[in-house]
Amino acid sequence: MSHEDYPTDDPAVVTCGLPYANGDLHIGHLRTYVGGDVYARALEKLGQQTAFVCGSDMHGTPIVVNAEQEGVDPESFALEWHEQYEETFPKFAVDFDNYGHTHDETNTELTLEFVERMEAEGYVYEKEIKVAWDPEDDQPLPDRYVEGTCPYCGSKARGDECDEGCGRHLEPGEIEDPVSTISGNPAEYRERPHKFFRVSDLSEYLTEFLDRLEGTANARNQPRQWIEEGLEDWCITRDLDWGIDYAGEEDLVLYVWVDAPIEYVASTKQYSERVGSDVYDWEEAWKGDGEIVHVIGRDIIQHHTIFWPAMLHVVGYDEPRSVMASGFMTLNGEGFSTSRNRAVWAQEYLDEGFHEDLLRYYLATNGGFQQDVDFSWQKFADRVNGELVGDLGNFLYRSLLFAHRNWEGTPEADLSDEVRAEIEAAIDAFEAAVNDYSVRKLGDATLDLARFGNRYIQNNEPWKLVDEAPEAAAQVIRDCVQVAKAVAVLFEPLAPGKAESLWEQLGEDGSVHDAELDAVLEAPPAAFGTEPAELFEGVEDERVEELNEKLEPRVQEATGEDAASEGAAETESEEATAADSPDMEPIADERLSFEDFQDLDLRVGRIETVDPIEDSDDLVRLEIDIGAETRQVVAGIKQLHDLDELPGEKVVVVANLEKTELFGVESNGMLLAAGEQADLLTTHGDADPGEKVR
RNA sequence: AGCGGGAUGGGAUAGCCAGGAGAUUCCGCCGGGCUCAUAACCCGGAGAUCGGUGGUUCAAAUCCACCUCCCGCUACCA
Repeated sequence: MSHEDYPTDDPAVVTCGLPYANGDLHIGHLRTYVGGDVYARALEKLGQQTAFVCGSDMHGTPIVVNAEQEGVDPESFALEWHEQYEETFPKFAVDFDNYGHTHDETNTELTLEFVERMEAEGYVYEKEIKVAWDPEDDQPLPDRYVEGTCPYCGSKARGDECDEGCGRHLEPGEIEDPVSTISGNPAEYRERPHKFFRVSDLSEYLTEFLDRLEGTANARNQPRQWIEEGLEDWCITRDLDWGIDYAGEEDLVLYVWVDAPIEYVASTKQYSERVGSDVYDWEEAWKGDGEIVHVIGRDIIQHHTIFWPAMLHVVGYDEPRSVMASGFMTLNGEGFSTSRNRAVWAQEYLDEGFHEDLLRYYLATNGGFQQDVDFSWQKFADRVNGELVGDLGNFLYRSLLFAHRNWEGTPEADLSDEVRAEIEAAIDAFEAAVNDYSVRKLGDATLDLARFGNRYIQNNEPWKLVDEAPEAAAQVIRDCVQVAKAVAVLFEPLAPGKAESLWEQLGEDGSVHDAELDAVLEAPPAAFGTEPAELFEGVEDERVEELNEKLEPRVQEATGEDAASEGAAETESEEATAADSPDMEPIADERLSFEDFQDLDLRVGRIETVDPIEDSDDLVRLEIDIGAETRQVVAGIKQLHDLDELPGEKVVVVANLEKTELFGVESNGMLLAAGEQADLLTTHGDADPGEKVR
């Protein structure tokens, strides 16, 4: 790896995070793949030798569980999704040089080599750990399907990750009070021997690595905190049948996050073997001085900036030069949800008949790569109509049509200096974008050039010149054709299909995919290939309405469902999900006897004084007059109310609650309040302090 | 409280890492032009205390400190 500007003399590898083979792809997923594809194509435009590789992630517990539910074996289950992905990506012009999967021979072999090497270097050791066990089936319970209490923050958590609490990764056996989410039975702990990767030894290396790492800022910053907190050794085996067997250990398979990133290498190797190492040498890329660029979603930053470089380092491979971590996508402002069908599916987009390049453009340029990006059909239409149709398409069409009508192709003239300079500036912007890891700027470079084109043709008015001064008109249009050619090459990474059409219109030989930046300023052919035609079609308002009408019911339904089951894991039953809803708690089924209710001594009180408790964010100490006496009560309302306005306010107090101490302050009673905003319960009329509430 | 991401004309965004011209672009608005072009294009205009307060500097949207608010996960919500 180097830190020289691209292009370098070394082979580059661009990878995309492996799609997990257990569900349909939606356009949110596509953001990463389009981003990677655009970037890889852009590198090639610079003349950088590049392999763009990926593969399906086939292993792991969710696949086992889902396969079981469908009554098929995990392999065929995962393979089915794998094949679907393999077919889907090309439909969006995401054109991997190799697309493998983690269960294939290449990956299996390489993974075993990696682990062997890690063992040989002394970075793997065995340790007995507690594993959750389903006593009924006498089977180990996968971490993902164990629920319990996080040992760090005490909140409810999943076995492999404190998903609702502190977000920490949990090692097997760490979780407290484990319960199987599959059977609902309490799980036992059993001692099992497992393999650990001594990541804790590598914090110094990883810190330095992060200092060197290029790409998006979130990928550099997020893992720092982790290292500072102290890295734990990483359990790299699981009690499972499905996966890559751990050599010499019958019961163990490797944890998916070991073999998954190795697929990047395996896939590169497959590519290399297919085209020949004289064309692309995977060993030079991975063990020599390759430029490794990982394009991922921001949810898997840790794996790519801690575990993966740690593995690479230990086995003596190159470290990644860059990690580009994309933000998520939202749909009309809310998150995508696969399980609730709140999504625009990849296939659905295609079924609507839109060209893949329109979505590619939207995904790649609608905001910074690490920024979350919202999708709506309206925004989609706006950008297509305004930028692709109005600026880019319109410029190309008006220029080429004019050329075609008057000169039947490119008029004879030399490229003017003004336009040459403008095109050169666009090339510079393109190169800068690549070195900035910004696919957005890549799009801007082309659009800016097209906008220049529109200005240029407008200001020079060749339609007026063509009769009076045909030479001058020829000059203008000759320049415009060159700009069109530049657009074809520069826009190819974002819109490969449209760029190719344009290339054909211009009468160029070969494919625009093979054209590099140095072709941009070469003279275009005198004769056009095909008659100029509009490159982009607008999206009508009615069409947007129609699309929204299809989408909205689903979004609404999903949002409604969410309100009733937010925070619930996808696999949980309806019953379980309803129970812990924060938005709309279900009414309790269990009935209270009147006697029990009578036990509650509720009184009207009047707030006398309010003092914030120092060092506490929420707690305040209140003096409340409840008729017979004045009580000191502690309540968590500091941020929710204007404390100065509270004295004099009437409230309802639970008078016979046991005393407790909060933040060192005694609380003798409880203030009743509604909801998250602690809306204080008060009286409608003029009840006096001390009146009993019943 | 913690972590991450944000706060830039009516809306949406860029610029911030590597501090310096009139703060970018798109949509919308107002006025004009053009008629080669897909009611597209071009020109002009209104509209921003660049979240706040301090600091560093000749110079701050940009760097530093503190703070406020918003989003996501979560807390001391008796």
